Amino acid sequence: MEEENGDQELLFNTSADQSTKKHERVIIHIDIDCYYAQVEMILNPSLCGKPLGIKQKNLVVTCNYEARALGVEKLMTIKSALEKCPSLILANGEDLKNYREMSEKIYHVLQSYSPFVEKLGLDENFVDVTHKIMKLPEVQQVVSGHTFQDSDDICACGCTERLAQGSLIAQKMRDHLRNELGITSCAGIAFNKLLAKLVGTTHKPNQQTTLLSTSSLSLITSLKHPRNIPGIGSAINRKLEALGIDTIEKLQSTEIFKLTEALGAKTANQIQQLSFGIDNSRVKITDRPKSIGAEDGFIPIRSEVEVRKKLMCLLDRVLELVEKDGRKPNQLKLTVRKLHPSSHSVRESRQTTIEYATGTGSSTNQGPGDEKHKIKLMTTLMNLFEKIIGCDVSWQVTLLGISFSGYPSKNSESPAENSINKYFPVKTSSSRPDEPLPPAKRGRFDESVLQELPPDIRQEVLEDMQNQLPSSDPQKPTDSNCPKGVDPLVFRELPVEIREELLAEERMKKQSNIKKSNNLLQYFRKAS
DNA sequence: TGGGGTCCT
DNA sequence: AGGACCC
Repeated sequence: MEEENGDQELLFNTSADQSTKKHERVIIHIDIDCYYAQVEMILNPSLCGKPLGIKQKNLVVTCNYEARALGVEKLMTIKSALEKCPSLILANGEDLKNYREMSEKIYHVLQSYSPFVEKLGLDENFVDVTHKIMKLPEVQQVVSGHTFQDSDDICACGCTERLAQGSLIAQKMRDHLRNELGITSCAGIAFNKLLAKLVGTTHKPNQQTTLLSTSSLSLITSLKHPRNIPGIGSAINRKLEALGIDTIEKLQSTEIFKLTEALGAKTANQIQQLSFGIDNSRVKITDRPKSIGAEDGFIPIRSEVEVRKKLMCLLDRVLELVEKDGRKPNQLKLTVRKLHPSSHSVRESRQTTIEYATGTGSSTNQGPGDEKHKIKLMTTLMNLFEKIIGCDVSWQVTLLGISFSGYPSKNSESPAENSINKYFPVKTSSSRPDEPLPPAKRGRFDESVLQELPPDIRQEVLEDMQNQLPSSDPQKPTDSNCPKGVDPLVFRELPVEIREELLAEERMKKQSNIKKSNNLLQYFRKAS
């Protein structure tokens, strides 16, 4: 083995590496296989082995692998799915209740491995397990499951062994989900969220794949089209195509000012980083939802009587969810999709403040059955509806949605004295001094303390812990070297080459007081 | 072309 | 309030 050498590190510090140096984090992305279909098959095992599609209105939103083998695809219309596969069995998936319930069970299983779990939809989770990684003796680590494009080069930062350990944790998580819940899943293991998610899809049902850091550029360019990068949606894609950017490589090499013109500095910079496989975003602990809603689409309706009926039905559904949540929202939003004369639809929404009465000690009644409360909310909703429809006499509505938000932010209560630190004994020695205390080197506190905390305080603590975890938040404000007038947050995210170019420009400007209007810096200056 | 969500502008 | 993104 050769000696470590700072110059060498510089040479090999490509753009795909994290600018904060090395690949410090270990992120696991867990993706449940054909989620709705699996839940339906667990609820009704007689469906197993047969082609099954989950329908919502006119669409097959997902289907099991038997159906995929027969040509059914996600988001296919019912009609074409049945043409492809006449034997397709359809289950209605418009009510998400069962899917929500299983999703919570999955979340709790994952939480038993790390407090840093972020939900994405009902069937995906990111887990940051960096703090679970141990320094091992000279044991050769083996990756569990697949390795993406296995190669011989080893990153000097030591991430290979940590990712291998991550793959073992991922394997345990998936075994756990399978044994306890009967759920099969895929996992991707990598040093950031983007790459973990992407690599997990390379071996598809019921498997897992680890990305070693030396292959990150190879993985991202294998996507071929920028639209395949999570974070680049249809709107951004349209603008990229207008610039003639239709490959990952073109996105990588397009001058940042060109992207900035089309997308703004923040988005431009972000997606160019994504195109190199760079993603410094942290795993954000999923706390209680910020909004709880329900919506329903239907064939056009034209009378307030019909609207009222639909809204009452929706209100019953959403109130059940709000009651179960337990908090009292203070905002109510109505969403309406109008059929526009010119054939295409438009969504509009109106929001208002409410006093939410049910839930806690309402003496007259409680729960979703409080008729007076419901009537008041219905009145509010119809008022919002009127605001949207206005003086339009020939309206047609094809969707109604209700959403409650404005939940108390748990941040408000009891300041100074009862700092969250009071929950942590200043212990200098662990209760069991010298044990292999399973994973990791946490000097901070014993995780069992967390179990005793009130839920809201516990959440606060975990968030705080996450913010302090160096590996989980590389985005510390470091204004050092940032050129004048440039948002340090933006500057910090720029690829190394660009940052250096900006700094070079600044030096130039300082030396010669000549003002050029056509330089890079102007694109990063804050508007003023 | 669904029924949810989040964050940013 | 709307628009972008995610599933």
